Amino acid sequence: MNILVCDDDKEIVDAIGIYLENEGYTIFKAANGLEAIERIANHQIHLIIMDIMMPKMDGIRATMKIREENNIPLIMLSAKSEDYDKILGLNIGADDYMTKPFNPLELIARVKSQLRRYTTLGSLETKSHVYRTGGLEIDDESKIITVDGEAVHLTPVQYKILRLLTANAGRVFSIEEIYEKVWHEPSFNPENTVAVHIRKIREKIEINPKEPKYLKVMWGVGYKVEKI
Amino acid sequence: MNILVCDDDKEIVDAIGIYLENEGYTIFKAANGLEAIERIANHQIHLIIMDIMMPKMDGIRATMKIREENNIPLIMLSAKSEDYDKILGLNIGADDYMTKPFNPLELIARVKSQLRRYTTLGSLETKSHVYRTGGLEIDDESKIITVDGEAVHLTPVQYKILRLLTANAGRVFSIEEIYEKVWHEPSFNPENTVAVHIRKIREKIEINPKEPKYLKVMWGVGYKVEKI
DNA sequence: TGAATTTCTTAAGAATTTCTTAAGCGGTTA
DNA sequence: TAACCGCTTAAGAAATTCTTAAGAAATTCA
Repeated sequence: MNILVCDDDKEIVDAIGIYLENEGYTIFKAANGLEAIERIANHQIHLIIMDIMMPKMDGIRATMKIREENNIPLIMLSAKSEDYDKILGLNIGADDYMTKPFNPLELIARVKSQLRRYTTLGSLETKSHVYRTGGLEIDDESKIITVDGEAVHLTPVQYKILRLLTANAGRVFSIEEIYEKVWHEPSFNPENTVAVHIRKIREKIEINPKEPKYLKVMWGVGYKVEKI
Repeated sequence: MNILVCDDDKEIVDAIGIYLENEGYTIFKAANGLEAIERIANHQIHLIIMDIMMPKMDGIRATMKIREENNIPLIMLSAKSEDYDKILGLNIGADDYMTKPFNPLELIARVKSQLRRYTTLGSLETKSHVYRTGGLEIDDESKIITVDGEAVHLTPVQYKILRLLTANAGRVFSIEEIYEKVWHEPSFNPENTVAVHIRKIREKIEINPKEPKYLKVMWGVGYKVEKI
């Protein structure tokens, strides 16, 4: 089981890491939300323990990003007790919360409790990684996209954009929003980078790109994938 | 039948070894989880008796690694009674548990009971050691790889990479993920070690390495073996 | 120990993807 | 209808990622 520990305080990260390694988990580390998201992209992470107060990208924002992109790991947020109310009542999609400083035994108990959901005889419970709308289907495990059963090859950026829109089919995303969610840069560029990618995606998934069936524009608002 | 006994206490290992050798089993020994994983890689082990408390890599972590990599031996975990609750409740994929110190007769009885699965040939309990996709077949027991019935020789690293990808055919693994799963190092190297091995594997299993049928690249994402 | 094999590093260049630019088109509004 | 703004489209430059070969380093085997 792979656990990502994310905190800007390196000592805390190391300490938690040691406790959990002793329990047999493999530990990955990150110092802020951005790094966390990067780790998730390249590693199979089963659970994240993340502080809410961090530079660059805090744990709350990171959690929302991860959830919005429909990434699957379990997320446990941690906060100093005085910041605890920040996460209470705020439904951001975390699986558990705990206050710092925490008792190592409690931490381990909670981690195990969370991971128990996943484990069925040692193997990972197979969550579905498939998003579908109409004849468009995205398999997030094999990274294969099919339109009416026919496989279509998308580049990584194209894939991420279409995945975002399809996983949230029906919802409109502004160009800036798409940029942020895909590039993980809080900045937004005024160029038409996104538009070009949209074009390319349409070229590949639409029968007639001029009259898109799936990837629609909402004039002056953004793009969406039709919920069918 | 080959049994691996894994405990950091050499006396215990030797004692168990003698009991089991008297029963006609062949004994392999290891002092910690890392050594155990190494033995499994190089020998055909049918059953492992492993302590949970060990230096370097404990039995819980070792069990999870072994299971995560789809290795097949039966695993019996042992623990001092005061550590017993560590393994209870945690469903990590072991086949049996027992507390130390154990009664030799009970140990032997349990070992026989576990191994009975293996000996009843043809029964549904015989675990498959074969991964297949299209004409590519990996027999994990004999470590023989065949392409369209023709045997192919791979080096250990090449074998492990191809086995990982084939056992999870269809799933894409990033280069970092492959590195971690094969080298068992949470580190990640920026060199193209993995890429070179991929090349060599293709050279051996593909008819035309330039247009691989099995081992495909997913640009900017990683590699996978096609599920056929 | 020496030879053979395996693994890792390096680096050049091939292939692919991504971004920028710019021109054209369509919808919207005054 | 004209002018504007936002979307579409194409083409090429820039950046990134992968492939491949060759040799050094490490390991294994006889």
